Amino acid sequence: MRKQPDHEQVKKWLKDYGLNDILKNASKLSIFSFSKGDVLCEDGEHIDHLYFLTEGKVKIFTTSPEGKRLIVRFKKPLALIGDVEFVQNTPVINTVEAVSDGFCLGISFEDLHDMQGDDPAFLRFLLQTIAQKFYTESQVTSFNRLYPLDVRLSSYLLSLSEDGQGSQYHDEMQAAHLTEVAEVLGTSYRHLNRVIKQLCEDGVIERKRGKLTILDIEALRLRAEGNIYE
Amino acid sequence: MRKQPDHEQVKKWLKDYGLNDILKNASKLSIFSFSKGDVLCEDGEHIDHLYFLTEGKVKIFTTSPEGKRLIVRFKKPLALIGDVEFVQNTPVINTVEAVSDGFCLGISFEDLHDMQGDDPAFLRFLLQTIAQKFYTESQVTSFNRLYPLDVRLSSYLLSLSEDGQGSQYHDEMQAAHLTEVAEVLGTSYRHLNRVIKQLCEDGVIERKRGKLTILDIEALRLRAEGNIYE
DNA sequence: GTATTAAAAGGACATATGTCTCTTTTATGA
DNA sequence: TCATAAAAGAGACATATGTCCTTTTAATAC
Repeated sequence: MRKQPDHEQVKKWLKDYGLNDILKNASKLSIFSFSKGDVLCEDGEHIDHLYFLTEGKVKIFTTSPEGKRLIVRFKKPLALIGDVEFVQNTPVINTVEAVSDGFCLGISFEDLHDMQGDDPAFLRFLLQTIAQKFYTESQVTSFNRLYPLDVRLSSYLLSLSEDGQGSQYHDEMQAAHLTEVAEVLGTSYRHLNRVIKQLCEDGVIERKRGKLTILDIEALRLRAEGNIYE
Repeated sequence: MRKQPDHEQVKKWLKDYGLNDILKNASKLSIFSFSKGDVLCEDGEHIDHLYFLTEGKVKIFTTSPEGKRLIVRFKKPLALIGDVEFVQNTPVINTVEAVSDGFCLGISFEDLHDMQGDDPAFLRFLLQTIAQKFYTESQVTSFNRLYPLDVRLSSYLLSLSEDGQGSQYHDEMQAAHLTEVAEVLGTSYRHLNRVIKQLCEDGVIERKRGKLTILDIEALRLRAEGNIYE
């Protein structure tokens, strides 16, 4: 990420995202820009800034020593990067990579600690954020372990097809290609393909040049066994 | 859980666990007792108390609609039950069941909110707790998805065999029977058995009436591929 | 535009894991 | 101490998923 000169934009972002109640001293904030494909932070490295994603989309994933990737989620504004690391003072847990160009507001852990460490509004905000992450992570974990891929894929497709009202989960799961869908669902591209083919043969969905369309939403609900990504 | 009359014990627990800095008004705390096998709270239900586990051991797990169980972790004092639910105001995520007899200190969300909602020390304590949960959950999730059972079992056995210094993880994973080990590792008892047998045949471990003993810790480390539950 | 790379699609085969069942052993309560 | 249930251990078989490879098609850079 490249540090940008401060400008008016900061105030706008703070206002748009309701951050004025949470961040008392805007002068300590810096703007960082990133381009599609940039790695904002990497598994295991040490960071010393908390970032507020204000524009663009990122994906969060882990990589095993063998190179297998597992996408944990996607994030759009407003999202925090480095919150758990700030609280725990631990190395970065997951790699964060930009899916589009975008911007972050960044503030050093030191400044944050000095200025906001005792601020209940800020601490409650962090609590909400991290509790939400934990909740999501828990749901996904058990769901992934408890059901085979056809159920998970059905559920995944449903979550994207619903209108998104009340479910901030959808944004966090929207993958661009099937290769990414495979990484989101924690399976191989090959196996995803197999299951997609089955759903097509059963007339539940249709596939045309990599795009999936739902043909029979009721049948899809049946397969999802009521387990929809929330 | 059964509510107990207050007594001197409360002060002792508060002191022992360093909770005096965090909980300002001890008079709002109640003692709850539970017996082995009791369900302290159940997936999906609504709770209105935060509990501090002060004595005994509990296991935390999810159950799928089909009845499959996945043990998330075990907990010994001092542990919080209902923290995420307090912050998020959501139904209980995982079922908590007593593995032994024990006690909790409980305080209603309402009292907690009124008295501690603005207290930085308390909020920071909650942050630490939930961030730790999130961190653990993340690690386990990717580990479980990324490696086959022999690697996970090796890693699990190693984590129990090390001396426990610096790793609060061990306590959270200690299962009593192999049936429980299977639920911790997220697999069927049958498959666990198969993998145990393989490790025995390879001379890495030994099994005697349900107890596993490590014979060759280096070989075990090799299989764990350096991925140890921390 | 053309070259190059990435994504899509699927065949063939191997492995990991689950289900069901049965027997034996160990723990536990009346 | 007996009776009953729970846990241990494993065979037979089915299913889920992974790996490797090949062909085709779409996206992207020069």
